[in-house]
Amino acid sequence: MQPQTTSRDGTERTPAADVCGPPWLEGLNGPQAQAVQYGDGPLLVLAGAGTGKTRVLTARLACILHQGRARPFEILAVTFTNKAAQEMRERVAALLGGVQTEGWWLGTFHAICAKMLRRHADLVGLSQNFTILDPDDQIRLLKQIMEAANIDTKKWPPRQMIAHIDRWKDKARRPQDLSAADGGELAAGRLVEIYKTYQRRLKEINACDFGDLLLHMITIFRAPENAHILETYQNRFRYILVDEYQDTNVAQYMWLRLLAKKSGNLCCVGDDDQSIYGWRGAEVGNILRFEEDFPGAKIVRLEQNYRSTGHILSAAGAVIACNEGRLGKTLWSDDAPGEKVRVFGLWDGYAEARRISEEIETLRAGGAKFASMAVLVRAGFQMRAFEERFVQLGLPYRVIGGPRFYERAEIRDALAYLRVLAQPADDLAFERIINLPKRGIGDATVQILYAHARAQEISLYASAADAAQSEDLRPKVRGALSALTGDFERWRSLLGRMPHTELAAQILEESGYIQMWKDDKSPEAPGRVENLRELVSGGMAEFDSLEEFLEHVALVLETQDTHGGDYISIMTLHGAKGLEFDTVFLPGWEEGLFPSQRTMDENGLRGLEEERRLAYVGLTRARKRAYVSYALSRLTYGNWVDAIPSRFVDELPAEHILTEKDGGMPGQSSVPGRSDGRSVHWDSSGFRPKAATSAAAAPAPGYKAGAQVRHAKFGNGRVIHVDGHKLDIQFEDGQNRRVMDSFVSPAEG
DNA sequence: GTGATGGCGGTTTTT
DNA sequence: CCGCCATCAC
Repeated sequence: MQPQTTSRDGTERTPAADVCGPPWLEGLNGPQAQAVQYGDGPLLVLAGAGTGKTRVLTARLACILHQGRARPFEILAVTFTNKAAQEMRERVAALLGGVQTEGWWLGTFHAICAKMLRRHADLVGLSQNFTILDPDDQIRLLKQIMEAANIDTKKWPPRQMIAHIDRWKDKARRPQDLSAADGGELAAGRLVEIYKTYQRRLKEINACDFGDLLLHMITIFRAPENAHILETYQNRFRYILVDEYQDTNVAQYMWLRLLAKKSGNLCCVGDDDQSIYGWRGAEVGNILRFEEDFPGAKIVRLEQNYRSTGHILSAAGAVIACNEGRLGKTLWSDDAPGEKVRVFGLWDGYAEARRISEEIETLRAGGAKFASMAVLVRAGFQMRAFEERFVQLGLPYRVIGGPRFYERAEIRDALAYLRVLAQPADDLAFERIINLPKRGIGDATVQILYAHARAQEISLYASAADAAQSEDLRPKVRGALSALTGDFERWRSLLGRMPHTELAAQILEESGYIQMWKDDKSPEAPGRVENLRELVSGGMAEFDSLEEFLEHVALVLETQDTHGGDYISIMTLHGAKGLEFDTVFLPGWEEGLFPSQRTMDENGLRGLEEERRLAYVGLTRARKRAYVSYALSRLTYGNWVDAIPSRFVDELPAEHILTEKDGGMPGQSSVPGRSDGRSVHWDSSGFRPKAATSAAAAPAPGYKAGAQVRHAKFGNGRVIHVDGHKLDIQFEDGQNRRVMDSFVSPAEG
């Protein structure tokens, strides 16, 4: 690495301020510089929203390297998201003049544990090529186990049962660490037993789930006979840096503690006020207890906010101040007070979407970019109203965190083929594709194969290979199994002898899988074929081997590049953490929706406080403008439900907000009665007759399924379904969208 | 072994 | 109200 002596703008640095070298201290405030330069020993950086936390973390990493206190591979830097890891990589590389960061121990908890576990898999009964199961596989596996154990999966949904098991894993509790009573009534009082079987099955299929990545490493580190392994890592990692420490669960905490025990050089950055993943096992207690856990720990508070204007910051600060049990930070800013937070109540959810759309159009007319605006909702179902409205108005938007590429059925199917190829014991993958495309191997046959597999203690794949040789099955089925296993043997023999992308293409072709979609007449089929092509030519091509690719897919599900293009972002509050926008819209601040009733029911005050932190996260995403809104009536599961404004609205101090005057509510003083318990769906858009008429005035052209149409924004497409004036259209970009018929015109096919 | 209808449930989900 | 899965009829 090349120590730089001039900053990016070329100004010379004075040697006095130059303990680390200029680029790292450049522009840091006092506490930031203190955290960056702090020497050895435990360090907790309490970094409020927008106080430059990532900056400090990367600068500290660069500083340690530059001062020669550690070499790159002697530093462990952990994040929660791949995105954060990537960002850290890029920023450190930039600070150090473009060093290569490949091979550094910089990544997510899970990625780093996976890397470690591949080396020591045998110690927990796995082979080095183990599969990492995604949540969907987890549920399917658990369901199989529950069914085999005769537990009613209607009464005890596997999805919920796996959530309980995951929570145990988050706490580093293995089946042997639990007693039967710990499962309570769950799964007919047999959840611990089910958990035990689940873990056994995972080993049999040479797989682990996300929780296991950490749990297995803790198990390995803790076993006395592996002391030398733990020691190797303890010696190696002279410095440990952790991002978003408030989100660590118990298992992650233990893992860090084990690794940091020798050096004591653990630097954690986090914000207790932004802990919003408690429901997923995150323990705010970890950050609250840091000083006790690591005696002599230095605490640095970052309280100067560089993101939001004064009113926004004060409003957010007032809301979060309502929480108890905080470490306590008071954010301040040099910035101007700026605009007050705007608060408005609307008649219903549609009026809210209309109102926000208007505001967006106004801002846009004033020169603001769509990409500088975001709508942050509590729950996914709130998104639809905005999407519909944006489509009507032709406002470009992007839903962040929607169904992901690797979660699509066709991609998962294709991956299942590749998984069986790489790891024949992967029963889940093999079961997924054994009759895909249809080969006449139905459920009954699969059950027979499973029975044989259990009896012989072999994999489902091996069982199928056996059955192909035996006389037990009908010739037709036997032939199908023989062909399939034969194909796999042939493909496996090609593994490593040709580029993995070519082999994948060949498998999709020869298995008949891609043909299945080509023959499929459904409107989404062409898009699926396209996705499969994209998988092979785009996704896989970036990796050197099939194994590397599969590892990436398992650990890095994100695909959307959220950058580029001028789009309004629609996302959940959870998804917005770590992001910032000039303008943030926060709709749906109603009791029961936000704070969520269920959270409050299940977790009481603790739940409420987490919801409040979510409100804080939402507000602090805004640089210049924040809009909070609520509706008095909301269409929920098909009927209108009255709502009252969220208590969080009341917690916004009057001096920092501007309450809407015209309100968008007709007859502010006289709220129409609703004797039948249902509210009349008023068209409350009186303040904007343009919006109200644009859809209604257009004559209904009466499109039929199959019609070729043109949309001003999305281009040409084909109608796949008609529902009154609503059309489901598949556009040429492969996306399906629901639009109003008045927004398309006929096009020639 | 494969295609159609009903019932149920329906927050957030970094990996 | 919408989508998923489970069960039923071929």
